[in-house]
Amino acid sequence: MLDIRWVRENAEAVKTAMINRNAEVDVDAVLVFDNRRREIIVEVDGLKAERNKISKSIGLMIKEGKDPEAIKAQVREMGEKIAVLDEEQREVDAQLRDALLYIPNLPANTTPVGKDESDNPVVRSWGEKVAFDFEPQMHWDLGETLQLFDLERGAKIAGSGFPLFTGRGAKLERALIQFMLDLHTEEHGYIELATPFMCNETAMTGTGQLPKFAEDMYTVSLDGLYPVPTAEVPVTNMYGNEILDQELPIKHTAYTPCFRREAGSAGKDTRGLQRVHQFDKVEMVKFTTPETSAEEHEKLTLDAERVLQKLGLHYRVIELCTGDLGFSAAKCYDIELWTAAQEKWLEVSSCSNFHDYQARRANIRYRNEDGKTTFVHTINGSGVALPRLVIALLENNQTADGSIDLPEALWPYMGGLQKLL
RNA sequence: GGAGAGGUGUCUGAGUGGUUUAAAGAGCACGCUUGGAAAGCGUGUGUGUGCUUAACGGUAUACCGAGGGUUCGAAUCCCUCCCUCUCCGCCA
Repeated sequence: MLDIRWVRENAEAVKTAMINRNAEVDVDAVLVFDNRRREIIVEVDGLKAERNKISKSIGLMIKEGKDPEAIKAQVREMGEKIAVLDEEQREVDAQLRDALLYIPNLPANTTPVGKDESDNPVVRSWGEKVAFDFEPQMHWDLGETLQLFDLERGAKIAGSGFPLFTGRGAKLERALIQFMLDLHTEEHGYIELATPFMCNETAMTGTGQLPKFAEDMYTVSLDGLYPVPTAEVPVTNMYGNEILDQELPIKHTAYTPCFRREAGSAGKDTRGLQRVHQFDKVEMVKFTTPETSAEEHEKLTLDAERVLQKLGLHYRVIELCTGDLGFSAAKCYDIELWTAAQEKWLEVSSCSNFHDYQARRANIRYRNEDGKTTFVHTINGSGVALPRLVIALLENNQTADGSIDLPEALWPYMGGLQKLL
């Protein structure tokens, strides 16, 4: 959520930012709500001040044995006026908040201006494309042949997009999760969390999934809960409505399954494990001061990259331009893995700096050096998402005989297994 | 799921309709005192919003789990909900 005072004073800058984002936002409507809200407050607070004063004098009159009935009538009238204004303020507050919740974050001034994904610059890349001296197989064929997953039976249980991993495939999932959690906790200084896999509406609103993207979420309507679309939601919101007294940055990592309806993307790149409704992911989340968030964002991105480096997978980092930036993000790097059989880049991580946008929605603050309560900056990134990581491992590490060479970093996690065959 | 007890500031904890402007204590900060420290003494010690100010601030209002209601006036009375604890039931 944007700071309404800032919007009030920088309406033109907000409008420009929204144009750069290709976002249709009625900034003027927000300003109208804001004006009306302040008008009401001036009037109603004045009335309340008067009422408080008179009410107190009624107490004194009763003590002195005087009859307060005449004054009571007068205050009652005032109370009716206050009730009307209170009600209107509630309405305007709700309208203003709702309008603000639908305004995306302002892009950081370092975020490149651009129209869509074709304007996203490549920041850097690591490793090289694998060259085969045989015809490489697609991961969906490798997976079925090696009995790592059984997508048909997964679909039988829950529907397409709900992968069923089997045998060594299931173990590979578990190994990758453990490998990543160990890396982030032991070498990158993150504190591990095991969170609820469902969140309520407040939490989903805090990080920006709601209200705008309700149709992307699964719902458990009987209980008002949402299966988490990312660990970002529980981890960020765990500090909601708090003034943090720990030293910043706070760094957390957590594994959760992620549930996404993927509404509107039916049929797009869905073969195999490329786009699924349920997937495993290890997430990193940081809470920082405004001064250090840019630096911590860069570091977090490098932490995600180390996962891929240790696994020896060729990747590139691109920076999202204003037109492609996610709703809540001010700045974002995507990390994409090269898949050697399909010969395309697959996004496995999205590392975003949200500035104080989520902190304002979720009300997460700290005391700065002057002792003033200030919104923290939140940063998060996948470190990393599993199914596409598995795709790259299968396609890139396959050999002529159809087996898969496992990277050395995974051997201990696979019980010493070095090869899937 | 049933029955009961609770939820007050950083913490402990008083407060069942009217100077409560939320007592008191602890903690914390600052000051005095001291060779230095402790003790002692003194002062201060939340959050949001509005108005005002160049700023420090000032001022009004709201906040005692959340949201409604009754009343001239609510931490206090009423309603709904949430959470915690104890016991029972069910259960991995």
